[in-house]
Amino acid sequence: MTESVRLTEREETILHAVIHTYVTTAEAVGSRSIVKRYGLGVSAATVRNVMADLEEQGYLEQLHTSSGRVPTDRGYRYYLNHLMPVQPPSPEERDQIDTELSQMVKDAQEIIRHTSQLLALISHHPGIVEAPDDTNAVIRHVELAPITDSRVAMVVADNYGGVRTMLIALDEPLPRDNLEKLNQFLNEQGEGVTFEQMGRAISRRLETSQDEERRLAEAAVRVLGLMPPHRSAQVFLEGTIQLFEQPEFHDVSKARAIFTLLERRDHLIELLRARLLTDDPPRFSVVLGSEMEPEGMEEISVVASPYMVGGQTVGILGVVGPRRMPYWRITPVVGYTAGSLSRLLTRLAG
Amino acid sequence: MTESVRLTEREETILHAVIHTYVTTAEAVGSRSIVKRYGLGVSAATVRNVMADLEEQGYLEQLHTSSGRVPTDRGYRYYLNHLMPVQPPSPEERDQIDTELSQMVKDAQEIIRHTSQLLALISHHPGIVEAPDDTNAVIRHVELAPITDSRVAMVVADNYGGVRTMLIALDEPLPRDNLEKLNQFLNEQGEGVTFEQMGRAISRRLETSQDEERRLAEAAVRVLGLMPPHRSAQVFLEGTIQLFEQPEFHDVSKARAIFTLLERRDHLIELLRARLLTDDPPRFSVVLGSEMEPEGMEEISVVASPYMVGGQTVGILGVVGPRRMPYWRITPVVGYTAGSLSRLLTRLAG
DNA sequence: TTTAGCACTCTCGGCTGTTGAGTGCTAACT
DNA sequence: AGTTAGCACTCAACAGCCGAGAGTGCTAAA
Repeated sequence: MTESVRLTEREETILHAVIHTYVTTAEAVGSRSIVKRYGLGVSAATVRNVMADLEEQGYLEQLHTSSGRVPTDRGYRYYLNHLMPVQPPSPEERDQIDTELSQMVKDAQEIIRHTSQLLALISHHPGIVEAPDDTNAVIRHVELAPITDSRVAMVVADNYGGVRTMLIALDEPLPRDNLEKLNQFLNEQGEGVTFEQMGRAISRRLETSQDEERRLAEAAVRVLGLMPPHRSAQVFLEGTIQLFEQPEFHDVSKARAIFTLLERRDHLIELLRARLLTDDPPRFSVVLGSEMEPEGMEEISVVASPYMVGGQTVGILGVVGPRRMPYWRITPVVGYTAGSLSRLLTRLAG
Repeated sequence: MTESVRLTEREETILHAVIHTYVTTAEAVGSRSIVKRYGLGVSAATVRNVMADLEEQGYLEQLHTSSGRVPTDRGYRYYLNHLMPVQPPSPEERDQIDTELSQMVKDAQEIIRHTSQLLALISHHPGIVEAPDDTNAVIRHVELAPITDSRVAMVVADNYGGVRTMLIALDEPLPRDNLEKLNQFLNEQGEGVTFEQMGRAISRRLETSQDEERRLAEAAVRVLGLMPPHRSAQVFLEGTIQLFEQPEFHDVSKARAIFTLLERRDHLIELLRARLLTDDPPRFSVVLGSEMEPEGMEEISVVASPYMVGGQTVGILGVVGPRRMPYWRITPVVGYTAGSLSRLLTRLAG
């Protein structure tokens, strides 16, 4: 996508300086302020010339004649690819991540939710975490538990350490030993296959079984179909208030636009999947809004990383914010959190 | 709280008119606009006199000398108590509620979540729903289901139609028949008591049992203690974007304040509980922000109603918005939704 | 190639005058 | 008595104007 042309050393230094000050101050940066702040051995006029060059090449832009420069997406992209220092999170951040994660309740769903809060807390931007993707989750165990005479709970455990339960309503009571039989059958079919495969297996069985047992199996298929739940319920997005801190969203119409965008969090995750998971292996990445398919997200950008259970990629997590984000700080945090979450979930799944 | 003094008929008419136009236009209303819109057989000057009276009595206020009047909280309160027409939701709204509710998945948790979305959809304001309160939920059935050798899922069904599952990790495998035994024991203890009572029952048993079985029971207590989960996870608040539509929140600092407020949704529900559930029977109510304990919510108000399962109040649902809300439209919707949800959950709980 | 100097541009904040909606008061009217 | 028309007055909102400040591009000298 972006050509791999390298800029001259001076151009790089100045691009870096512009991005750094713009990200920290949120104001268009002028030549004078750069020489003041970074005092590279040249004058403001020289810096001006270089900046003009960078603008010509599309790395910077001016909001109006005679005001400071602001990085373009291309500028950010260059920074991300070539200029950003590669570093671990600060000890304090690492500490915070470790302690928060270690004291989490032992339930996959809750861990996911808290991780998004954790990301928000540390990055000061909204955190987003997608729960493990069910479509290729493998069923570890199925259990039908009688609740009342006319209700049975179906408990399904998957290989990600997640457990889901749904109620099945029966038209009439089912004898206990019939239930046992079906239970056994389900586990024969169910272990080690995906939800979908299991649904098909039960359907086949339906053709030969009869009566009450049949009705239960029918219900089981129906429930199984429902289970890999609506993705929107499975994406946790916390800390959206943090966006109000950013001056770019002090304009209400902008704020509103971004909140609308974030409300479709399943959609956002879908876009990230397209970016992250098509590579092999899936990898860490920063996605600028303008690089995403549908228009309208120019203002935002996402630092995202896949996370894994037992060596297999199962979901995505990240931090959402304005384009003007301190990537050098957020990037390490997201990477480290992804690693820690992967370890935690793997341990949990046993 | 509010004295039951009745205003004169003309005062009531004019108060009603002011509130109605203010709610619809969001702008301070003047005497002329009222006579134009409602043409009661008097002149603007007369209306002015009455409005001055109403202001003196605290039902209206002026933002600055010589601009239209705006209702005060006292004015709204009077309107709610005496002036608001009592009416059912419109047929379209009723229809929408019925169809949306009827096609919901048969899972208590999901129903609750969708109900908050439904409220937001119909009222055009954020909808809030508190999941059934677990503290006095009664356990219907407990089932320990083996997942792997070292993991057991504990499934608990309550009398509200809710089913919760949590994983228990074992230090070492537990023989299947031991599990059966414990299962049976749990159900003897567990049926018809609250979570807390059950926890105590198991603890007692612990003293006499030994070895593996003991460890499992210990774990069960631990899990049971965790189960009535963090309230914040149990309050669903959807459609917050809708607030951006309201002109009062076009000011970023106001918008931010209210979003911060809503982020603590567990807290908000707690305040509503204090208002709604102390009455006996708990009843439908509109709560103005200024009537709530801690300062800071003057800008908002909530139309809320308890809902029930099997005749017992189990939770609260409602609509959150600016003080300037079309109560005459929202109130019936909330009431009707509460009724429908109650019926649905009762049916589900069987 | 770099730098100093300078004229120029554009935003932003403050100030001013105007407009319009709406009020309160008074005097006449029913 | 209560109601209404008339009128002077108030105040927010808006537009226009000005000056300050930050920053630029260009040119000519180092």
